[in-house]
Amino acid sequence: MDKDKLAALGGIKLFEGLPQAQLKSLADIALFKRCKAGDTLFEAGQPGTHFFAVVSGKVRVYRASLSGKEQILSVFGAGESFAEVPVFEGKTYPASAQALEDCLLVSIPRKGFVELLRREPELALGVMALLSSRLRAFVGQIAQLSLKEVPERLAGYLLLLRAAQGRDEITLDLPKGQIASYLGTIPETMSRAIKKLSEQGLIEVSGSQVRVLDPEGLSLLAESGR
Amino acid sequence: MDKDKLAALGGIKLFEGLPQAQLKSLADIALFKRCKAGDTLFEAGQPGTHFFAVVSGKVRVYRASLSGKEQILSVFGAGESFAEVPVFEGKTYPASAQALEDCLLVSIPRKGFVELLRREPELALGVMALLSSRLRAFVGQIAQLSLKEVPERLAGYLLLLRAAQGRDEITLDLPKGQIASYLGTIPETMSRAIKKLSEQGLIEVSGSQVRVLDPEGLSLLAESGR
DNA sequence: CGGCTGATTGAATCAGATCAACTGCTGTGG
DNA sequence: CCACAGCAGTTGATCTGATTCAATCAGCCG
Repeated sequence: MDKDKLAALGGIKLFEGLPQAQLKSLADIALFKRCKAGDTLFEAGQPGTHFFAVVSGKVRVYRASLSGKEQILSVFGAGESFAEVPVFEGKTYPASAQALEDCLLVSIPRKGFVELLRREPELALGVMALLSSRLRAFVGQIAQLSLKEVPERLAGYLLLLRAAQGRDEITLDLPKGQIASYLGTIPETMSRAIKKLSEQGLIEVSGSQVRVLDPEGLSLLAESGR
Repeated sequence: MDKDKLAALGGIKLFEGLPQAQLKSLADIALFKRCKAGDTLFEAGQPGTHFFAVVSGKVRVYRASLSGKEQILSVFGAGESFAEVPVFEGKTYPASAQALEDCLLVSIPRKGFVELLRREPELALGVMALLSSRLRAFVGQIAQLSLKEVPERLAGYLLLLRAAQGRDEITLDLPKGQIASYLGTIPETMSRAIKKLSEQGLIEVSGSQVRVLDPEGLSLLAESGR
């Protein structure tokens, strides 16, 4: 059982390069958490006592409005960790988290982790780098939301996927409705944006398969700040 | 001169509680930077070699679109530090920064600071807390932008100011046009939003003086997710 | 074969951006 | 001391991208 935890923790990017001894001490305080697609892990405003790492499956972090609209902040897959913020502030979760698929997670309590950080400056630097990259991502997301229209945001998203998957034949990593929520819009508008890009000959879509026909054009569109 | 730097660094929140010796070693590598209102400190995309702390004056951090619209991400005043992100990633500044008033800043080079962090776990924890609180703020900003309309965002902003200033008679900390840019809109729309809140009897505005007449109502509006 | 969920399409509506004009204030120069 | 340039802010008229509401369609699982 502890062997499993050790293996699971070793697969988390944040803990790469951590000496075996420290990994063990993490394994002592970490807990496995299994959940099914659709399960809510925590909600915005709840006191944040643990942070999480994804061993397998996919989790979305989002904020919801009273009227039901949701804005996805990020989606995390195997090897990634999330909900670090309350660890360092000892306050509430700033957003909600829900499993998109059946997941195996490890949860790590705030307190023990902070102690480990005190002893391991390299891990601390890793955490700072992680938080920084997340800040950078949010800056980009804020700029997209306020400076660009939906087709432009979609173009940017597709280019990101293309870069991640390394070819022009992309598989959408999320259902379209979820992508809409990530782009700050709704499925109907997203659908029309796809149509628009298709009509302009920039992409070709069939189901969750997208072929990028004109990367240049896409990126031109994505940059175009209104 | 080094006395000055020491005093300046001592006034930065992030460095509170840092032992005198470490503060000295910071002072050795820190540089004063003076700038006039309107000066650009750095632009999004430039390689980020230093981060900054505000001794006096005010700085805005923002992203601009090609067409000229700007989205303010944050405004920093005396005692606050900014542009930490590239320190831990060694990449570019994710946004631009410009002095809103005449400023005295200290700039601290990436390299020396990282070394100090290795030796000072408490400082490292302080940095992580700072980055976390900034993440929390961005999460809120993203949610506001995508989930709420302009009058609601304005209501939220005013409540924030009210809390910060501790009374119902608020002084706007920025020119209205800048507030518009922070709220992700333009001066015209901002002006109409003010009018709307006034007509609803929630606030009373004259110049940069705002009186909050109905905090309850304001907060009801601010929460209302569309 | 239903029945569900996700996706698409169409029509109507709306919030916010845009464009243009005007106000009022401040500071500068004749 | 007054005139006027210049900028921030306001107001009105119009336009447009996005949401809303409603209906339909496609795929998938029981």
